[in-house]
Amino acid sequence: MARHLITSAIPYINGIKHLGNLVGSQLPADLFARYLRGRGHEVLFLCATDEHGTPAELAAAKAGKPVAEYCAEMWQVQKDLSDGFGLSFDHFGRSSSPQNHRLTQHFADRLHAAGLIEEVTEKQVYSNADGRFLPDRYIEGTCPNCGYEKARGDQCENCTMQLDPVDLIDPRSAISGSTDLEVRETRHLYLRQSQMRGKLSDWIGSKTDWPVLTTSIARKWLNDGDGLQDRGITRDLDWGIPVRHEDGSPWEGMEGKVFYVWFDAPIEYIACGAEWSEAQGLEAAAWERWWREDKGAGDVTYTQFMGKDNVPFHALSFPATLMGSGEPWKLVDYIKSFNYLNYDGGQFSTSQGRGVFMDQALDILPADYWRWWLLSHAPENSDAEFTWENFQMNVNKDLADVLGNFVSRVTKFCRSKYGLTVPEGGAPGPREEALIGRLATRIRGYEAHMDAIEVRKAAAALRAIWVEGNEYLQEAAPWATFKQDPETAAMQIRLALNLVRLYAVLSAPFIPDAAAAMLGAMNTDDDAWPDDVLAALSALPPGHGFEVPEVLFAKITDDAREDWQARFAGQRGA
RNA sequence: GGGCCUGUAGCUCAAUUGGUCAGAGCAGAGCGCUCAUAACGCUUUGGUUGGGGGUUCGAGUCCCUCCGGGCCUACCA
Repeated sequence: MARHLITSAIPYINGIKHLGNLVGSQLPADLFARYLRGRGHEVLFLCATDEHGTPAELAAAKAGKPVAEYCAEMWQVQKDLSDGFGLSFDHFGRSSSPQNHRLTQHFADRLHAAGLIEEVTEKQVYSNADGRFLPDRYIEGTCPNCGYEKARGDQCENCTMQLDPVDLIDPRSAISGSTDLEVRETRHLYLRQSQMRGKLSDWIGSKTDWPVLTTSIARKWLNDGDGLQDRGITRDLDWGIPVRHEDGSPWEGMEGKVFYVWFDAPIEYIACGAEWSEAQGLEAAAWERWWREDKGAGDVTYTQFMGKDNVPFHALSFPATLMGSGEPWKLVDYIKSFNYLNYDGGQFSTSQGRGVFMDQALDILPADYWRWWLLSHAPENSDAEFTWENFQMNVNKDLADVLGNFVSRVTKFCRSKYGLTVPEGGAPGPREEALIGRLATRIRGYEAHMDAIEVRKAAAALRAIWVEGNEYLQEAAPWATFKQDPETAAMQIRLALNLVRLYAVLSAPFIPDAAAAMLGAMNTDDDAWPDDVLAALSALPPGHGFEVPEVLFAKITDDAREDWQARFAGQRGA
């Protein structure tokens, strides 16, 4: 039994996430967590909402609510959707939690003491009408290069030229449209990441088993141009973690400022552990044994899941924070990063409301349908594509025909010939031995893919295990056997009923609700992992009662598919 | 502009890291079965591996080049 700490990239508080966000971090993280728990390991699986930053303030303003209230409401919305998708977080926290305030201020103090924080005076654009400093991309104007009128302050999306806000002709606030802008001086804290370049480079260099996507992005940041750059970790905003010392005393010159969201967001992974232990009524030692090498985390394996856009912060900035503190914090052991899922020929887009969002997905189909399709098409090696036709065909074939129908034919056949108990009699022969041998090989292969977090390969391996059941039934043909030799047919169907339980256990990480329904129908709570396949296939003894379950997976009809296709083609309704 | 990823059968993806006739699933075709959600099983048709050149006994895999797709490029998160 090993100990596994798992975190999923924390979703931004602003709005409901789409299926691309889901499959890029939370869903595969949940798959891994459920699998490891199923194998009997000790798992702490954490996620939270990322609540600070300019977009949260603007969204709250748009909703006409105080930002704290807005975030609290949106946290509940996201929590409910997480539950709806069966995401099995041990705790779903908030980056605005008191625990994160304390820890973020703690890390800033430690980094300061280590000489890794410096004060920098810089010039930023201030909007008098909006009453706030504007991040570069919240400033719009005419591109000096190509004349495009809606160029952003960081880059012109028409000619792709890198810009500085002061380059723009007729600059205006992207929030209010106001042209009453001025350049003001402001002081900020910078994390001297450049000082840690060698240490980070050695550390990344030691991670030879990480996905190319992860290490190549990290190396690029380490080595490009002048190398890793220092990074501002504070902002002039109202909503966030105040720049103060851990003991509450003011940080001279930083009054009224907050920490930058990308400084405090990863620290929430740790704070979320603290939230978890408090929620459980446990002492601090409970979370520290996951996060502190000197307090029991020495044997913890820590795996992070995220989309590729998050890699620099997890592979460099956060480790710089942890290492720079001089304290023995647990560093990530494996970063699993994902590419993007596209929607029907283009990108999912939160701002344009394009694609299927988590709430809509659950409105039209059970979570397991989405979980299965998304995981079996996870964008591991390159961007993947969602189309309704592909979704319909795959789900119908894999879930309804291969798995669902197997459960249905086995349970109904048994009910009609032997009644609703596992039949007795008969003895396994060479055919059953061969089946068990094949299953054992396939199950070990499935485990290998899951251990390596090869999500798509694991899904294919699982499906092949399901297919074995149908092949066996076809060959054994208990409906024919029954006429000459009802004892042997009883053995065959007893085996098949045990396969239903076995499939429930193996499939639970992918399709937890259906797995639970299968175990329920088999009238058992024995969900032990089949380390010994032979033994696992006699878990349900003769005489054990069972039920014929409701249809596990109703098929998606052409009409429904066409309806959804049309409904989600345009913009998301207000 | 720079960096990285990617292009394999109609579709979604493999290919033990340079080693037998490039493999699966779906879709298509044929046959079988009838327990089952018109489901299942078996057989089978599809590929000059984006184009061109090179290295090698041997290239989907390595190098060059051209074409296409995508991501990142540090003050969105």
